[in-house]
Amino acid sequence: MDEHYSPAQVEKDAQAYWDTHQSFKAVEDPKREKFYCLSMFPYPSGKLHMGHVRNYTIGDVITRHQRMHGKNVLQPMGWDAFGLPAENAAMANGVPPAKWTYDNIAYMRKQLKSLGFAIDWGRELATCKPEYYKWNQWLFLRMLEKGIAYKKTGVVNWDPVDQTVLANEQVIDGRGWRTGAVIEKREIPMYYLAITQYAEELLVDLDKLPEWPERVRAMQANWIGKSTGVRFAFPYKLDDRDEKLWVFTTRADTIMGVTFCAVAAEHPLATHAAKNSPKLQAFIDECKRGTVMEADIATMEKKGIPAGISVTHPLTGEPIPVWVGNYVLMGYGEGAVMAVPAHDERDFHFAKQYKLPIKQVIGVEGEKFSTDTWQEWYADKERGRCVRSGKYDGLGYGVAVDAIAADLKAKGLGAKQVIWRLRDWGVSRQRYWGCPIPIIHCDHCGDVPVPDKDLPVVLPEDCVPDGSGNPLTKRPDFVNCLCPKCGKPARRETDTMDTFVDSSWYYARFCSSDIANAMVDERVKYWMPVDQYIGGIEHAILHLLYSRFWSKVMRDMQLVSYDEPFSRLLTQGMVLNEIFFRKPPTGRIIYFNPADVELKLDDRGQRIGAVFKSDGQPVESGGIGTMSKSKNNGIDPQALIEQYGADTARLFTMFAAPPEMTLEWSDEGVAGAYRFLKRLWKLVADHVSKPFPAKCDFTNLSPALRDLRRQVHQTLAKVTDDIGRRRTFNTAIAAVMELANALGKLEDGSDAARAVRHEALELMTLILSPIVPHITHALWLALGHQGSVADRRWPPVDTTALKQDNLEIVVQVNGKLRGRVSVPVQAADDKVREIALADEAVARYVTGKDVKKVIVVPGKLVNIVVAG
RNA sequence: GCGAAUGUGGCGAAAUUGGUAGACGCGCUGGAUUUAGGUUCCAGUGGGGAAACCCUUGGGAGUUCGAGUCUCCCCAUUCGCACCA
Repeated sequence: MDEHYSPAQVEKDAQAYWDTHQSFKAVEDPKREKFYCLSMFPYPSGKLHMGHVRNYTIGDVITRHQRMHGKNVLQPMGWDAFGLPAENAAMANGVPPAKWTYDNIAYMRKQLKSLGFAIDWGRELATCKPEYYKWNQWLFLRMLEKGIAYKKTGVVNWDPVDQTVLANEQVIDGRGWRTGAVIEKREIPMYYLAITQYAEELLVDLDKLPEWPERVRAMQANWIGKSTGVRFAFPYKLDDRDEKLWVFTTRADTIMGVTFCAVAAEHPLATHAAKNSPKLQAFIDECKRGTVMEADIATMEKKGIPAGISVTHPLTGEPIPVWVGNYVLMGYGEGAVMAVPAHDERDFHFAKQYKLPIKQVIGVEGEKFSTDTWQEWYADKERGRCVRSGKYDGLGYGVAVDAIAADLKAKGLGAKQVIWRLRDWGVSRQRYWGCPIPIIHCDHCGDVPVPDKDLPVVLPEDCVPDGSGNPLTKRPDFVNCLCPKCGKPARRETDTMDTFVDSSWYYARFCSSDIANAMVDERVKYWMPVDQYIGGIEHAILHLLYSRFWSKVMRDMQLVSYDEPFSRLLTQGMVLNEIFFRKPPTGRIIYFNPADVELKLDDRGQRIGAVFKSDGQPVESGGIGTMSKSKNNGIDPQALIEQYGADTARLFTMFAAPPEMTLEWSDEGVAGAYRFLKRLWKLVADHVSKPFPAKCDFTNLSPALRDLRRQVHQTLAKVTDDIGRRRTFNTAIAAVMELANALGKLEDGSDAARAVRHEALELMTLILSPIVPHITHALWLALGHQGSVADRRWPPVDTTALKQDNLEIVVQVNGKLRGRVSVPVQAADDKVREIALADEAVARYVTGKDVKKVIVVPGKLVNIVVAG
């Protein structure tokens, strides 16, 4: 065995072995228990980033660990290959998105292979291939037939200069990212998927996912947002016709406190009122130009203007003025709200700003209402009781809502209703690099679905977007077609599907990615659902919710039989790195890559400054942030693999933080991981440089060797639990490092010691193999074995090795640590108490004092409570 | 703004069920060996104190024999908010 660890050679050898033996090819076998381990597939953006390395290493550790437990494991890989960045690259470089995407896939596939992941590459797929997206189109048509897919207008960002629709991401401070033109909102026809039809099931079935992180389930539940309230109307007259202004509220108990109503700029009432008011029209136009993003709406200044119209309060009959407000959205609820300034914080501030009346109708015992400042209790549902509300006085929230809803119902002006925060999923994108929506527009027949036999509608791969609209519209060979119904010339739909469609069912396709005549086949029954899904926390809501929805639609079409696609979910944290910059007096901030920055430390290791290596001049620190191009703080995994090898990259990312937490990059930490692998290599090399020890009777070891052997099996037990149950890879690695330190200190050269060391090294090699598969592949061979460590079974704990005669017990006096005593394992509590009280160090704190109580925690500690 | 999370030495972190705070790693200090240097090995390393001992888990209160862990209030940071993926 070579004395020096050479990762490049070691990794090449291990990968060659796995390749020639097809070690990770997954074959359905009903006799074996399956385990489907899936990491979220990457967008082929160019090269791997650290987030990918982290994601796929976590998946690979779980995959290899499950394999060693005898499971039939499937770990596939594919490409989420449609999307906006390919079009941006096309604009920048003049390369068609297809070529850019395929080149990136080729490069990134090579990178993934160099990291040694136990992937079944035979099932690889890319969502931009017609054989994949054909089934997006096919299922979309089935949804259309069932009324799950439908057409209505939706609002988009319109760049008036480029004459194109922009993604939210391409709108910066209300302006187009390329043109700088002020963005307008524009309403266009779009296709929607009725995810709200599944809202109840998507909410209730969260209970079927106990192995999902609590926080993700909470976020999904909030997103779906079930609320029960009252939908009711304010009647009014319009040109002598009787009309109704409908609103929805969860606080019907405050209805007697309504002092005005507010409607969205797009509301018909606003449109009507603006006919005679240029000022109102101007305000409406301003609102219509504004943002469509919820976060902006929530934080922007609330503005309003009176519509000059009044409606009638449905219970009191009083006239209620109507305002047009920029914070009311047409897309939510009814596009109109009742305003109760006394009991809604937003209404309160709006009323103060525009000097509108504030009328208290809820009171809390002992609290005094004042219109000067908002107080939390004004909106308190639990403690509040109706006041100044006539017949409702004294009623609490639930009772009041029921009584008021009943009265509104009697007048035919409203009823209780459940509403959802969840909105239907708009899937139309006015973009080229996506899956074409299979619809043909005919002047005679309207919107005609493409017949199944004509699927897929193939996207031409040679377009080069230039930023002005969708290039598909300029492709007569794509657009011009014949109507499938009447045969007359017609136009093909040029919108493509949201890329979330592609990622909503790829996990099912991996089970049978080779078939051409169906979306999925019977193999999904064997592999699905995914046993372990791993991906970024940033996908906690949208991707996971859409995938759950899509699964339920496929189930209702009898394509699959599972209710939920992902049994267990691990959401990995982001990879962060420090941000360095200089801010010139004029011009833009310049960011420096941390690899090019040198830190200045004082002699205690405390940071005193940082300089750019090339010029030695200081740079400022902008704190820690997610690795991103814009902040130039990314680390290229490729450079890391070339310098230290894949195992070091894998070891560091698993060791630096638990998987669900953010991970801060550290070059020194990487070097530390490499050091450990070198030490491990040397431990084995030194050991195998002498003849292997003969079989040894472990029941008759010296106390020191017994202790060491106990530590070996304690470590095995801990690592088994940390990887298999807790998924805390960092503590598993720390435990093995501790063991390696103990082993390094063992200088005993006896036969027994060499036998203990041999067992320890074998076990360490086995249990580290999921994390660092290449080096352990080589060490396993060096330790005298054949074949691959990856194919070995996980070792069992020798429980006899764990036995000990005495335990160390901590002794506290009044909760403070005062001593340690050794007690026999089987000692009763009384005996432990006696030994503790007799201890010299403890006696100093107890003698002459009144012992009030002694608490004995078996196997752990004794706490002596004394007076004074 | 709403929703979700996080906060522990100089740094990344550990403490799994309310029971020894700081495992493991990095950095730093001193020493040894080797080298042109990176390397490797040994010892030390939360703060204060001569010591006994005291203090210490973002801040403040509380429950408990005992709180990093539970409860309440406050502060800071990060993620998501529907056309980035």
